[in-house]
Amino acid sequence: MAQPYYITTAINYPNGPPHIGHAYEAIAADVIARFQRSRGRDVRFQTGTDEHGLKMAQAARAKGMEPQVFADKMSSLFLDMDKTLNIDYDSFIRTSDPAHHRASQAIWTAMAQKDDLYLGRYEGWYSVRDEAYYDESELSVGEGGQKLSPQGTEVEWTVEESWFFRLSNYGQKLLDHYSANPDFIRPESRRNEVVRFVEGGLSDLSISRTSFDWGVKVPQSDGHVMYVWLDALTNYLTGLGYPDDTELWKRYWPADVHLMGKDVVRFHAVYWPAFLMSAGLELPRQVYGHGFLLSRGEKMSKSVGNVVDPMALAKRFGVDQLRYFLMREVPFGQDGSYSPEAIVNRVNAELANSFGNLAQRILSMIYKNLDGVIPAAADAPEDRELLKAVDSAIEELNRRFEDFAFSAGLEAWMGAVFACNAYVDTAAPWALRKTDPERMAEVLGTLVAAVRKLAEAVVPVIPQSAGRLIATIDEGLHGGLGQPVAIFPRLELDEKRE
RNA sequence: CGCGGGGUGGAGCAGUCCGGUAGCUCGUCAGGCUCAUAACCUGAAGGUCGUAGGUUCAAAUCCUACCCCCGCAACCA
Repeated sequence: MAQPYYITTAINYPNGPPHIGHAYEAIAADVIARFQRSRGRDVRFQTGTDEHGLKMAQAARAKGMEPQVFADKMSSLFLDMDKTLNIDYDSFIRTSDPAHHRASQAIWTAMAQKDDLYLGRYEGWYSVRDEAYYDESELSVGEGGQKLSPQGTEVEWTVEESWFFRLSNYGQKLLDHYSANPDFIRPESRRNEVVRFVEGGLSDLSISRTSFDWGVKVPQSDGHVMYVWLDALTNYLTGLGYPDDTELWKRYWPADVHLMGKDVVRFHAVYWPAFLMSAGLELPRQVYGHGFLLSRGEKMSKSVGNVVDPMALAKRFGVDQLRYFLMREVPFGQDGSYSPEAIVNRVNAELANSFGNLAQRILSMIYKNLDGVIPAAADAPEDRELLKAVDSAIEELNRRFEDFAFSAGLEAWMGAVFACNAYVDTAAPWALRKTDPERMAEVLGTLVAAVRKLAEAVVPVIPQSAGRLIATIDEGLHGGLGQPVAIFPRLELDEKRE
């Protein structure tokens, strides 16, 4: 039986519609999932929405909606995004689902039985209007000398009853785990940050709230709902049937990798493993914090007005084009920059001009000169050399993808595409057509074989386009190649829009 | 001395761990080809590798100091 592989995205907080960062993570996870499936792994891929917490309650109230109604509506936007972007997940979790409440209460109970929870007091600057606590550093001073929240509402020092988790007991255990498992946190830069943070000492974590009720009820503690992160992280278990000892659970836990933005690495690399240790559960094998996508080098924010709607991008440039751009342009793990120009340049240069055009020029010649019958690959030294170059580029791509180095993998893949185009020019099949038609057929056969390998290798990134190309070639192998259609039309940049 | 990351031809990056003629993609210029999506191929120009010192026969790569940029700094998804 195939080796299991469980990958998750962070679940998305839907207090607003999906932005490009959500799309980026979903696509990366989907590429990994598809890649691992193609390598023969038995993959389970989970994503979802994190629907509790104060901000959701506030956002719902601002719209005059019940939290659950608002959550239903917002969650559906993420489902739509996944559908549009061709995200082939196995499980979509919603934390407002009763099964998830049950799982969260189960892990809570397990932690409580370990004597890691205690009732204490949480205090801080609280705004009644905002129903939120603020850090001292966020406050400003009003005209009358009173302290004000970032929203300009009055805050007062407030003490609230809260459950705490004995995170302070887990510092050394976490550090031991990090050093015994060097790949637990990746990339390296994130790992360093987390290790320093934990070395600096951990204080106990407040894990319940009484100031609002939109969340998972704390077992046997009226008025308390769980801190949203405890509930949110538990989704990784819920999707496998926890706390029941299901087949899914036995097969897929612990997760192979939790994928997330670098901003929430701490929750996944510190709190989550501590919760799991406390509950007596196995830890995930890896947490991976990817970088942020910047809009022309600037952080995206609603106030700057440069938030990008991924659906609009997909519609404008194409789903596979967007997927390819995101995986190719930015080294995974680092921050990267997005702009319409960058997408157009990258897609035109690599998908349209280099790869798409390569397929097009070859298939056209076969259609026109060989009655649409694709010949077999040839075995002359230069043919063997080309196919060898293609094979080794694909091996490189596979190696890199195992390591989430998508950009480097695709770069190697492009190298093979260049080699194919150079081979076309050197072999000059259009000249052979007159002098040596047999050799022309051989050359084209070799090239089609090369292109098919290249297409198969990028299926995880551009599933629709590569799949269509493979289907076309396979038709041709059975003698039915029709007039070929360009697989990646050149994109135009609409000057007026930029 | 809070922590982490980064400063390499016009742009974006690799190379830095294990010192030895500075590499890739895009862009620019010139030539070639005409099968193909004005696409493809070949070649060229362009960098005192943030600054200043030091070690060394030799430093982008090691050491020291400094400057600049970005992120984080705990209960905020």
